[in-house]
Amino acid sequence: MKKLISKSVAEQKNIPNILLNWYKDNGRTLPWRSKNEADLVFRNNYPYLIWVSEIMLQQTTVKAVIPYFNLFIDTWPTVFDLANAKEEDVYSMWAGLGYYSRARNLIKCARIISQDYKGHFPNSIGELLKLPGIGPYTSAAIVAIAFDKKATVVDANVERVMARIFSLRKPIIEVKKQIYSLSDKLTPTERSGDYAQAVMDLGATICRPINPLCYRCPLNKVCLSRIKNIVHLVPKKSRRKEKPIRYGTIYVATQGRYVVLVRRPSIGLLPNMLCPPTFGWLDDKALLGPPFAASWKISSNKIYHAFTHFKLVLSVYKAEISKIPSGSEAHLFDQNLIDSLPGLAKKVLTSSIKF
DNA sequence: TATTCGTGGGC
DNA sequence: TGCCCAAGAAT
Repeated sequence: MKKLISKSVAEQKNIPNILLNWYKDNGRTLPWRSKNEADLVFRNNYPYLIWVSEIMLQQTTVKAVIPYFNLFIDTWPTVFDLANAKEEDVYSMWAGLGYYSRARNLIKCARIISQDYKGHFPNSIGELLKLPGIGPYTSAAIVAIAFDKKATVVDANVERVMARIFSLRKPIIEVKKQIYSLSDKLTPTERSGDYAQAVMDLGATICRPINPLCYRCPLNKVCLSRIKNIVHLVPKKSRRKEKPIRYGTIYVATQGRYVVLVRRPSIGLLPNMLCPPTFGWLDDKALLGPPFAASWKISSNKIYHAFTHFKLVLSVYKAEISKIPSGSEAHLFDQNLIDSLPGLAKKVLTSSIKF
């Protein structure tokens, strides 16, 4: 077995080239990759496009991101446009993508870049890490992809691919440093951005978490997990904690085609997002019951919603009101509004309001 | 270091 | 159907 590993280690030098060649023919066509080197205006704006795409892609699937990215860039083509955007418009645009603090940090960061950096993103990891919403992965991705400088980009795809190539049979959490080191050694000095995207594309399309397509993998002669036939065991999955169930109440007040919504606090769950008033499932201690007096009637249908770390069961109270209470905002309930709501609010309203 | 942050697709 | 997972960061 030692001989087998040694042979593969010797061949590792070819891994970057194998991946770059594979990427040339098999990389995905994505909106933020339609790079036109000859277009100076585009190239100047390229870090902005990469930054927006990378923030959107955090913990989110490429398929979900694409329509958001296209609409976002159409609306705010440069970092200056975003810096001058109305915050509520950005939150509406982000609705449905999840992890809404990303939208808040995106605005913050755009304003810093616009004002302190004259619209130019820094090209070093150290400077990028100072910016809100940009951490170890995203800083490296921007340096490598947007500026074509050497940076070691490690995301969940890279971790899985490395763990499999080198047959690391422990939970990822226990081998993170080792994976970073291996990945750093494999990352080429030239084209490290293409290399990073090659690994991520491989992870997303071939070296998938479940049912990997090893027979199509360009590394299947080198991959130690494949050679040992233990790909399905790598990386080792750690047991997930059971999700607790939380119970709460949500209040849907309508006046004709209008519905009462509140904008949630800027910290906590669904920050800055529009939602019907809720009670009892978070730190909504300011609201100890119905948001205002009305002839509330409980709905026979409960709303079930699974967040990342808990399950939510909501009782829905409905009321038709004759006058919008002071301090409340009424919104025309149309498709435009539905599109600007987080998934939970969308689920509650579309199931409880029928026209 | 461990938790808190969404959502939709796929099996 | 319920559970797993996705180009992680902030606290």
